[in-house]
Amino acid sequence: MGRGKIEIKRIENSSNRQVTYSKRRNGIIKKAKEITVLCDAKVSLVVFASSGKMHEYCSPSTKLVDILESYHKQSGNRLWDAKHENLSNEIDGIKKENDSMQIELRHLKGEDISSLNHKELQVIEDVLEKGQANIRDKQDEIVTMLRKNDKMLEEENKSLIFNLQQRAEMGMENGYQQHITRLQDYKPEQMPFSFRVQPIQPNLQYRI
Amino acid sequence: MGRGKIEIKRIENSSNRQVTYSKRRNGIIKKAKEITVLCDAKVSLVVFASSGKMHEYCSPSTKLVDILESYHKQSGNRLWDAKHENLSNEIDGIKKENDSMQIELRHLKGEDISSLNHKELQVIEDVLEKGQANIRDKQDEIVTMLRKNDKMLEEENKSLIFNLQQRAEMGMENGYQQHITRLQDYKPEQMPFSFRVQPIQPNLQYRI
DNA sequence: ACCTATTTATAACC
DNA sequence: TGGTTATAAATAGGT
Repeated sequence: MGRGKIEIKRIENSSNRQVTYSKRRNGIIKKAKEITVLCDAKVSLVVFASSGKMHEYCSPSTKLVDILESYHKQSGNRLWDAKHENLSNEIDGIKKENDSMQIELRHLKGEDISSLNHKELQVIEDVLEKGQANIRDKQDEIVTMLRKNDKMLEEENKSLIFNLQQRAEMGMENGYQQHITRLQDYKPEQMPFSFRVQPIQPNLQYRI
Repeated sequence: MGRGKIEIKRIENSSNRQVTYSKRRNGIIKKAKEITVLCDAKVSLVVFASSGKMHEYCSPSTKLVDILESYHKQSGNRLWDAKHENLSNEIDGIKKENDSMQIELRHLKGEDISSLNHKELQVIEDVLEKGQANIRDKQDEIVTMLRKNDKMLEEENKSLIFNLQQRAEMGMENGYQQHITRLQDYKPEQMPFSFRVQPIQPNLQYRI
């Protein structure tokens, strides 16, 4: 019904599809309302666009739950039980997974191993060995990083001190009064502002 | 739409109402099918006549339960009773537990550790160390047990041999023909039945 | 159930 | 989205 007849098959043009969807959706909802009033029927209508957006109509003075409840009673399909069963199964599955992980964890921690035989113990030992190796590597990496940072900071320090010494000497030459002989003795907060130097950002991507 | 226009209000004539109901119900279901195909939407439609009779339509390859599930998610309405909510909560809880165990397992195996700091790594290392110690103890225990069993078996062997030698000698004294000089040379299956001795049961509670 | 005059829904266009 | 219009589709009332 419209300017032209259309085949009932998926509308390929996405924007046309969207337009048709919203018009027809309104149409269906209108019809649902009408049948409710004309024939005092109860209607529950839930529509999802392909986008996932949802619209619903439910006959007035009725709750969807009630309609579904009636549906449940009449259809003989045990909606709720089925759903219930699904959830129970899911729980069982996860619990199983959980248990096996728990056992594995215990074994790795050396607990509950009295029933294991030599071969099984060997497997666990290998895993532990490998884990330990990995951890050690990571630790080494961190230490290396720390040493590197340390070195950089030290060198930066040296250059800062040198820089400050020079400024101090220049200050003296220009007749500034000299209150402190060795600039190294300042704590950073006490350092006169004009002497502060923006430090090089050390590589601190690793949290220590 | 028809020979005459009608007001949208309850049709008082009961048989008219019944006729209109069934015509319009079909109409709506047809429209539901069409929108499903044209716009690939998902539709769930449940209609009850005032008589209580029910009809439904649900888009193909979709189960009403799934639609209701989505409805539940989007509407926030509490379609599901307390039981389901409990189950859902339980699932969430177990899943959480699951995830944390999975993480711990990975860490123990030295996986996904790049974001860990020194202290965290240290903790893992300690756990691995302890696990390894436990496993080693167990292995030692097994070896000790094996040695013990070994010893017992050896001694049992000796006593069996001694026993057999004596019997053999007694046999010869009693005029038996002597076919085999050294009884040790028999394999157990070949051993003449009268010479077999029930062995002492060694302590074999440990599977090897 | 079927028929058909009429109303309604809506496809194509802005 | 929202409005218009020519046309397809739905259906009221009759059989």
